[in-house]
Amino acid sequence: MPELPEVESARAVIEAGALDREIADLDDSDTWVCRPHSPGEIRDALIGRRLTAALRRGKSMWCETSSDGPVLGIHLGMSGRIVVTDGSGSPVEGGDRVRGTAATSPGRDPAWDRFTVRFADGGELRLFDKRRLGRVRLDPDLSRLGPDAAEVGVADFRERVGRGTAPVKARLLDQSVLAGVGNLLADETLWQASLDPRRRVDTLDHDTLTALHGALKKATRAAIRRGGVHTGEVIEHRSPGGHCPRCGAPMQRATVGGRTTWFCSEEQG
DNA sequence: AACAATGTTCAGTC
DNA sequence: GGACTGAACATTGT
Repeated sequence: MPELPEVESARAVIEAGALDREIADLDDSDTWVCRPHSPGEIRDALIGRRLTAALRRGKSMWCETSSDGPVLGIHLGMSGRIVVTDGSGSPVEGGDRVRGTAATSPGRDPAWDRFTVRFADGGELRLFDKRRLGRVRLDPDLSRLGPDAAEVGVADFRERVGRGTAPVKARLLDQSVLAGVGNLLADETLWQASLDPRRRVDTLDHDTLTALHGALKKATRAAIRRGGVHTGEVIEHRSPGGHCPRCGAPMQRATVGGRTTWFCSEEQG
């Protein structure tokens, strides 16, 4: 489920529960998730240190470590979640507003823990990820990320999103343009702005881009506040037979920017 | 069985 | 080189 709002919640969980605890052991044996590191490389670099800060930009997050240690980069991929437990094994719910995490439910399979940091007090920080597209690495390269979608200013937004000829949705999904917008947040934002996802950005005027910026900010903040992108107004109507919750017209499906896209056949035409 | 899935990356084509 | 598209990646769920 991770788009910017979910990653922000995960970051908050780490910040609330995983900082300043001595790292006693670490499981980095999943060579796919931890590529290009070899097994033990991350462990050797972090044992004895502490995480000192949890930061985020777009869907990427990272932790600074004590004693000038390396940065620990974590990306949740398509299905990753962060679980932090205290010394007694109880999950830390520092993320507050986020509800119902499959990662902490009784039925979770430990085989889906792809990366685990064990603290000296017995608690853990785990990356739980069924689909295994999440990623952990030391000193990640974040240089190609655009500004965070929740922070970008309107002038910067217009300049970046309005450049080029791609469909507007593809532009919103490009992490080097803006960092943090995923498939659902893009659909929600474009629906809120009543914009056709297929519309080329070079046909958008100044005011339309300004309005789109406002819709993105609003949709992103609402998703963080309400606990995830799936709480967007149009999201539950993204299915065959779905109707626009505003005007009742049928929702239409297309592929834009390589992703399944749903939009109102009337208002976003 | 076939296909889609909330993400990123890389090869290939203008 | 830049911009853009589509397939591949690993795995699960429908």
